[in-house]
Amino acid sequence: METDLFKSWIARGRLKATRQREEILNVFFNSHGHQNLAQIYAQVMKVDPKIGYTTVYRTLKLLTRHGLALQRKFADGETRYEPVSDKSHHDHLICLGCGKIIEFEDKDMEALQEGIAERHRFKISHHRMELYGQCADCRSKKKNSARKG
Amino acid sequence: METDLFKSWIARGRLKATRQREEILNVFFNSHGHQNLAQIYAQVMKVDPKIGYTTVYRTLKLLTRHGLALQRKFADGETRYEPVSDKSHHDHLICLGCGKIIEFEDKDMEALQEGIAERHRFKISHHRMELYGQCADCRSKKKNSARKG
DNA sequence: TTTGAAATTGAAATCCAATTTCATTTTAAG
DNA sequence: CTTAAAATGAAATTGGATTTCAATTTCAAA
Repeated sequence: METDLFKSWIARGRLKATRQREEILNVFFNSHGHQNLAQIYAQVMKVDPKIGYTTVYRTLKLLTRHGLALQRKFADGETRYEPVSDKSHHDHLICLGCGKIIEFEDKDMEALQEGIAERHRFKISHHRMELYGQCADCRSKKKNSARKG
Repeated sequence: METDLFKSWIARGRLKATRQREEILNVFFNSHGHQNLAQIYAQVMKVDPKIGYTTVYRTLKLLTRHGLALQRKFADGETRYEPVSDKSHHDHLICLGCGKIIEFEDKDMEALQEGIAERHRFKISHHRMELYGQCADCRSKKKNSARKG
C-alpha cells in the first residue's frame, strides 16, 4: 500500500508507528477525497472495527498538520478531508442537486486574483473558491420532472 | 432610522411588528457588517438589555430568509452576518494578521467563473471566493519587528 | 374597547460535531 | 528486558446552533 508514505510521515514527524495510524492512512489515501470524519471512520471500521473514532480524528488532524491532508469546509458546513497530492491546488464546482464535487484549476483565475490583491496591497497566501450550482445531470432531471408534473 | 425597511419587511413576511425586531434591525443595519451573532447581540444589549440572545438569533435568521441579511462563513469557521444592500454582490480579501476584511467585486472574475462552469456543463447559482493573506499594514509591521529582533 | 387565536419572546434545555481527559496499553530507545 | 514517553479509546466536556415551552404580546375581528 502506502508503506513508504507511512514510513516517511512517521519519521518526519518523529511519531510512533502504530497499526492504527497505518490503517487509517491507507484507507484515507485510497478514498476518493472530500469525505467527512464520519465517512472516513466508517471506512476504517470495515478494515478494523477496533479503531476508535478519536484515533481517526487525531490521525486526520496530524496528517493535516504535516501537510498530508487538507481540511475543506464548503457552504454546507461539514468538515471534509482530502489527501494531498501534486494536484492539490484546485478549486471546486459543487452541485446543489446531487452534491457532486468537481475539482478544477485555472491559471487565469489565479492571475486575476493576484491583480486584485495587489490593487489592495495584499500579499495572498492562499484562497478559497467554490462555484455552486446545478450539474448537467441534475438540470436534465429537473426538466424531465417539470415536463411530467 | 430604518423605519420603512422595517415596515416593508414585516409586511412582506406577514410578521408581527415587535419592539425587539425593530431594534435588532436598526442595530444590524447600522453596523459595519461581518459581525458574528455574539457581536450583534452585544450591540443590541446596549440599546435594550432585555432582548434575549435567542430573539437576536431568530431575527437574524428571519432576515436571512427574507433576503435582508447574508450569512458568511470564512475559513475561521465563525458565522457572520452582513446587511444586504445594492452592493452585496462581492467577494472578500481577508488579512490573516489583523483580521481586516475588504470587499471587492470583479466582473472579469465572474466571466471566468462562467466559462469554467460551462466547460463542466454547470449552471452557477452563486459562488464563494476569499483571498487570504497579509495586508499592507501587517506586512510593514512584520518587517519592522524582524529588523528589531 | 375587548377578546382570543396565533405569533413572538426568552430562559433553559437539547443537539451534535469537535475536542479534551484520563486510565490503560503500546512503542522503541537504552 | 526495562521504562519513559507516546498513543489509544471510551467517556466526558465544550461551545455554538437550534429547539422547547410557558408566558407574553400582537392584531384582526367582534
